[in-house]
Amino acid sequence: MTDTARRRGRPSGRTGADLIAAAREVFLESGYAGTTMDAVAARAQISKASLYREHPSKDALFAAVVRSWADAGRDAMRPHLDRVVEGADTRADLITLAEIMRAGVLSRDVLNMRRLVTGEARRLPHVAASYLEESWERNIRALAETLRILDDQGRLAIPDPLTAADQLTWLVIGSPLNRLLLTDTDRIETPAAPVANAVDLFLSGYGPRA
Amino acid sequence: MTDTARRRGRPSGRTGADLIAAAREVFLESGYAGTTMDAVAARAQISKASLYREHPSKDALFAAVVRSWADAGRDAMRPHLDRVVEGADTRADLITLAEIMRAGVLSRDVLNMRRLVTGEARRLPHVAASYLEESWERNIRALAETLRILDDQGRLAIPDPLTAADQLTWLVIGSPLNRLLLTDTDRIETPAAPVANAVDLFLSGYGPRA
DNA sequence: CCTACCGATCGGTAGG
DNA sequence: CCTACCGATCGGTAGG
Repeated sequence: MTDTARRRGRPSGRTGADLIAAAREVFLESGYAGTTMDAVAARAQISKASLYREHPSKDALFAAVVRSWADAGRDAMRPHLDRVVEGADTRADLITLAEIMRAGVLSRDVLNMRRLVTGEARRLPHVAASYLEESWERNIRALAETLRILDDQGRLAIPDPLTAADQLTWLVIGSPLNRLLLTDTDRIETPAAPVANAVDLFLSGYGPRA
Repeated sequence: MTDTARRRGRPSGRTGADLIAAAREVFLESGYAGTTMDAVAARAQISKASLYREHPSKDALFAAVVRSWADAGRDAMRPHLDRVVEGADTRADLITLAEIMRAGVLSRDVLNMRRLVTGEARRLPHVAASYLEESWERNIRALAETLRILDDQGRLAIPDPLTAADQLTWLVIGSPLNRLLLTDTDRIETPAAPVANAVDLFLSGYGPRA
């Protein structure tokens, strides 16, 4: 309840970004079908009519939630990629980076958002497409650019950075992501899957020419 | 409309495995929420009452569909794995195997079934868990066993077959699977993603000690 | 801005 | 009488 909301006769409930955040909470907790517009309105402490005034349909509200989620996650890897470029021990740097990637992708909210978007991908292809681009391809390209720099530095030998970025990513997260997507993620702890094996296989193919 | 159905007062519509097949079609076409029990009954040419007599609820019907799907896909890779064991050119054999894996996992029905199961994983965790085990872990273990044999034959050097099987699998299918799950798969052709890069990275780590 | 309410549709079950 | 099946309709809830 912000001061601006109190100062005039403005809405006492949450609107704008706060409304999106409330809606995101409900979608992540209950899934798409399990989310009712009543529940979102209640969570945001506004009436359903006000909710529909900001977002003309449930699909539109969902699209706004996914859009804001993708915006927030944009360039999330940037500082960690920079640290690898500035690092000295390539293997150790890549393992640290891989652990951060793994922890991010396998977190509960990220898993549930993935389930949400993939589940509606056929009905809302443009929502899924923008999620893929903003939350995924963008980060892969950033990783590829980092690998290209490591190649320039002579720390790695990467003929095709984009392919290599895809390979490192899926070596690290493929198996645990698949397992967790097919598990009730709300009940379990994220297992700390080992990441060194993946990095070592990656380095066996892309390590500097000795 | 079989003869046995006509001979007596037996059901003229589809029951048993045929009913499951009809339900699978509808679920794959329309998704979970988009599937109505009326549509399933209509597809199977039986009444809803008859449908409910065989499957007490929509969730139970869905569970039966997933179970039969997993059963059908069990050991689907077996003949192709055997061919690798009997082959002569390890790299060529693995590329052929990888292409078959990719084509299988990225087919339209398999993708839609994955979306279906992951989408309901929180509501029906036991359904998702059995799908994971029967349709996935089982095939990974079979691949691991094949890699272990290749190690025995001296054609590969695999310290941990299960880890290596996971790595090969995700090198091959990770990126295109992710892309296709976030795409309206009904409208597009499956792109023939190159598989040789993945196999070569795998072999750079696990190739025979020269 | 909200309460009250609608037209439509769903999963599931009754009577015959 | 039974089994197998259907037309009709229920209670409850969704989006709007």
